[in-house]
Amino acid sequence: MTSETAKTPRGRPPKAASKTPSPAGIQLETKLQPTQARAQDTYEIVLATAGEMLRDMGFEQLTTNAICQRAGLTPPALYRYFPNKYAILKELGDRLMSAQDRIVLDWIDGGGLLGETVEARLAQAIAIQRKVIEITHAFPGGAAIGRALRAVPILQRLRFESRDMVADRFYQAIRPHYPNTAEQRLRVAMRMMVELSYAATEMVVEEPDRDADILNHEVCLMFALYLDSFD
Amino acid sequence: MTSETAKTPRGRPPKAASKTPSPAGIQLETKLQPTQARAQDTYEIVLATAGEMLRDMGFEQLTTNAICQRAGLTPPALYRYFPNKYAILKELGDRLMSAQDRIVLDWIDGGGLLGETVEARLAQAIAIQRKVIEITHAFPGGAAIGRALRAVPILQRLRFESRDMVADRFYQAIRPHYPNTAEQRLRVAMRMMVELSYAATEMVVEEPDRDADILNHEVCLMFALYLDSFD
DNA sequence: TGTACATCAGTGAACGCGCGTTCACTGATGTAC
DNA sequence: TGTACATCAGTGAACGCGCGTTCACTGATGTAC
Repeated sequence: MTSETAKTPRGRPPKAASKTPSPAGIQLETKLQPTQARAQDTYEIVLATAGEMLRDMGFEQLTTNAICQRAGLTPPALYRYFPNKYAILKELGDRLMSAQDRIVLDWIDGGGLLGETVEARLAQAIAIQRKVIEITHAFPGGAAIGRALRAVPILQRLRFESRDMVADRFYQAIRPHYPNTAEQRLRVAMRMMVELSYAATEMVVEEPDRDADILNHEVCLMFALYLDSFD
Repeated sequence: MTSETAKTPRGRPPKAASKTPSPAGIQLETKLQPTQARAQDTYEIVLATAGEMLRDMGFEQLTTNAICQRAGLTPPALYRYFPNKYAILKELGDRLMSAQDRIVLDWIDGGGLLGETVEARLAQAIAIQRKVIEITHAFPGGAAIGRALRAVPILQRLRFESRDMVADRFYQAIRPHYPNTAEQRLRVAMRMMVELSYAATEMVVEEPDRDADILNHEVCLMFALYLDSFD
């Protein structure tokens, strides 16, 4: 009469997306996706709480028990959805990066990269940087998520994939306008700009407000001037 | 007949530099400095092993027991010199950053920043970036140290202090050459350049060799062009 | 140069704590009729 | 619209492991005479 069928591993509901585990053997995928509203809330509270704690004390000090305590949950509630804290960070990272990527890709599609003059490119760059910064600021965990992704080897790939995807789109958009620049150089340049704009965003998010605008302006100016060096 | 005097805390030799503990109450200073050659070796082996492990598995997975095992020591030997793993990372960070700072400051003093043309500044920038990259590459832990310092809140200050000190020296050196640029803008610009050159270094260190030189060239070109925007 | 003693350096073994995780269960929600 | 049942969601309590850390000790090195 038990619902357990022969080979199903105990306590591992078959609904979960069971991707191949990471090299280190750590499961990064979430388990159940919540269906009821109450469960959806729990899922979101875990993520939001983990994000805040990440900002306050870093990934290394973040524990599942502590998340539960602060979120007002018991551990089994968390483990219903996340197999471990790496999966939580992965979900936070996926969400933050895809939110950022989305507006950046829209910006590219809207011709953001293709200003004719330095001034035009500067204005465009400042606009998109502001949006990215705003998103990062509002996101629970903010810049701490990026730092954690960098520092945890099994999660580094995530950041690289997002970065390289965006860099490739930069390349595709800009390629026709600089027909005399070698592909390799142009590709490396785009990758570098994307990576450094992440670094700049993290820097701005933690900067005193007084300097944030100047900082943003200077970074964008630097990029705008740099693009002039291609032909 | 015991050597213990009234108020000395047990097992805490008075030789240690007993700075004020960090906000979180975690002691970051090393305890004893080794005097004998054998002890010096132990001290260095702990650091080198911790650096390698940091690169392989990140700070979060780094444990004192694991360091000892890999280094062929027992825990009390490690605890003789380091109160905890944060102190180990701090020492690694201090060493790496001061090695980098030293050559950068020498470069500034030698006029590295003050090339008259873009070409001259580019050549100078490439030269110093190459040296910094080489140092980082050769250092046990390499770029992983920087990432760990970023991700561990109680150690962030270290990085900022080093960065801001270098940025200030940049500012002092460059100030007379751009008399019409506002102080705040110039200071923010220098801080930004230093921070982004760290990010670039970390990127290059992990880049396939094929692209490393191009990447380095592009970053330096970008900085060189950017300096032209000041007057 | 040799011996005695003080100090430095490292070991073997264990500790308590809290971390990740799970078990057997209760309560809440959805659904068939 | 109400009841019975299935499923979803979360709890209370505990587990084993390994982490950071320490104790009492042995062995190595340095030094005074």
